[in-house]
Amino acid sequence: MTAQASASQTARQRARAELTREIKHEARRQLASHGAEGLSLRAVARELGMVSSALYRYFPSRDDLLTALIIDAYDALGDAAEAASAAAAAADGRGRWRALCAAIRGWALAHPHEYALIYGSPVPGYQAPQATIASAVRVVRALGGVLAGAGTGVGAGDALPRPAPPLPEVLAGQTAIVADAIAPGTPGPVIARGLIAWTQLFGLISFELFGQLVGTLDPADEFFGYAVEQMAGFIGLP
Amino acid sequence: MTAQASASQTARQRARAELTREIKHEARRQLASHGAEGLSLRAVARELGMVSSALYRYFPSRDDLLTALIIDAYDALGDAAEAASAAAAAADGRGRWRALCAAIRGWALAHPHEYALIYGSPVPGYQAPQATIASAVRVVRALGGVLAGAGTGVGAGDALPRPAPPLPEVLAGQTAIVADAIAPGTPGPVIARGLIAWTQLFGLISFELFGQLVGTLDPADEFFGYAVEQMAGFIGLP
DNA sequence: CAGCAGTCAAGAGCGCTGCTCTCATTATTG
DNA sequence: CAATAATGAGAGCAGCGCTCTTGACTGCTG
Repeated sequence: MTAQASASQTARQRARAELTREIKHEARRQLASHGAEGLSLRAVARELGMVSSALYRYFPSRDDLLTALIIDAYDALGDAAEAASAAAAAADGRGRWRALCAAIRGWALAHPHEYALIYGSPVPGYQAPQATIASAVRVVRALGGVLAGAGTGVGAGDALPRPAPPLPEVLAGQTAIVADAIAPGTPGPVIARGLIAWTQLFGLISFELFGQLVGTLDPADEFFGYAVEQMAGFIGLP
Repeated sequence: MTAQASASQTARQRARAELTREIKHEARRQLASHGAEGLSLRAVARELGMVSSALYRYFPSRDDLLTALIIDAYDALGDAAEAASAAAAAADGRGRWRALCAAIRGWALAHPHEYALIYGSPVPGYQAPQATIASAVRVVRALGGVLAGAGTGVGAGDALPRPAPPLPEVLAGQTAIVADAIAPGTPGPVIARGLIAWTQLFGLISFELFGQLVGTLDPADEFFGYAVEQMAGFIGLP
C-alpha cells in the first residue's frame, strides 16, 4: 500500500534491491568457484564487507539464497535457449534443433556449477519451490517449439522413421498435458519421442559435465554432434 | 610381510575389518536418510558408540568414506545389472535390454541417495579416484553385452532402422576403444547408438529421481517402458 | 615370562558453519 | 516533529571436519 510509484522508489528500497543483487552476484561467484556445497553465507557477507547476520535480512536462510540462484540459472538457460531458437529459421526444423542443442550445451559448459545446481542431484532436505517451475519450463517449451513443426506437417505421427506404437492410457494423458503446455496440437507419439530426446540431451550433457565420459568419449564434441543428428532423425525432423 | 595367512587373520585384523564394515553400514544408513551432504562423521561415530576421532583410524577423511560408499554403490548397481543380464535368454536381445533397463531403474528407485551419489553432481572439490572406475564400468559392460548381439547378426550397421552416417574421425576412434572394452568387434555406428541409448536411459532415470518430471510425467512407469522399447528399436534390436 | 613396539579409543581443542537474539542507529511515514 | 519500521552490528549457540596428545591395550620377540 505504498504511495510511491515503483519508478521512484525510496532510497531504502533502492539500496535493498541493489544489495540483494550484489549478494546474489557474489554468491554466484562463490558457486562458480566452490560449488553449491561450498557456498557459505559468512563468506559472502565477508566479501561484501558486512556481518553474516545482516545477510539474513535479505535471504531468510541459505536455502532461500540457493533458490534464488536456481531461478536465475533456469532463467539464464531459458534465455539462451529462446535466443537460439529465435535466431534459427522457422522453416528449418533440424537447424533449429541443432542450434537449440548447441546453445543448451554451450551454456552448461560455460556454467557447470549452475548447471549442476539445477540438473544435478537436489540438495537433500531441499524441496524445489513452485516458483522455480515457471522458469524451468522455459527451456522445455523451446524444445517444444521444434517439435511443433516436426511430425505435424507430413501427417501426424506417421512421419516418424519407425511406426510408433500407440501410447498406453496414462502416458497418453500425460503427453496430452505436455502438448498443451509446450506444443499444442502435437500428437502424443511425437511428444513422447520429443521427451525421449529431451532426456537424452540432458543425460548426455550431465554425463559430460559430471565426469562419466572421461577416458572414453572425453572430448565429447563429435559425439554430441552425432547424437544431436541421430535424435533429430528419431523425432522425425527432415 | 605378515606371516599370517589371510584366511586366519589375527583378532585385531578381524576386528578392524568388522568395524570398517559397520562404519560403512551406518554411513549408508545416514546417506539414505539425509543424503550425501548430511553425512556426518560425528553422527556415524555417535551412532556406533565411539568418539569421532576414533573413526579417522579407519577412514582418513570424510571424502575417503564417501569414496568407499561410491565404490560400493557402483558395485551394487553392477551386481543388479549383471544379474538381470544373466537371467535373460541370450538369444532374446530385446528381452535382455528390457530386463537390464528395469533392473537399473529398479535399483535407482530403491536407493535414490546412492544413485545420486554416483550419477548426480559430483561434490565440488571431490575428484573421483581411479579405483571407482573399475566398478563404474561394470554396468556399461552389461549394456555392451546387449549391444554385441544387436547389429552384428544381420550385417553390421545396416540393421539399424535408419542408415547410420559414417562416424567422424575422433568419434570413430573413441567408439573403437569403447567397443574393445565392452563389446569387441561391434561396429562403430552400433556402439555410438548404444552410447546414445545409455545416456538416454540414465538421463531419464536422473530426471525421474531428481524431480524434473513432477507434475507432468510423474508416475513415470509407462513413459519409461515406452522409452525402453523405442530405444530398443533405435539401437537395432529385433 | 617379561618387555617392548605397534595399535587403538578417547579427550581437548581449532576454526569454520548456519542461525538466533538483542541492541543501537537510521530512514520513512503519519 | 514524533512514532514506526527497517537495518546492520555483535555476541552467542550448537554443530561440523579435522588434528594432536594421552593413556590403555594387544601381540610379538628376546
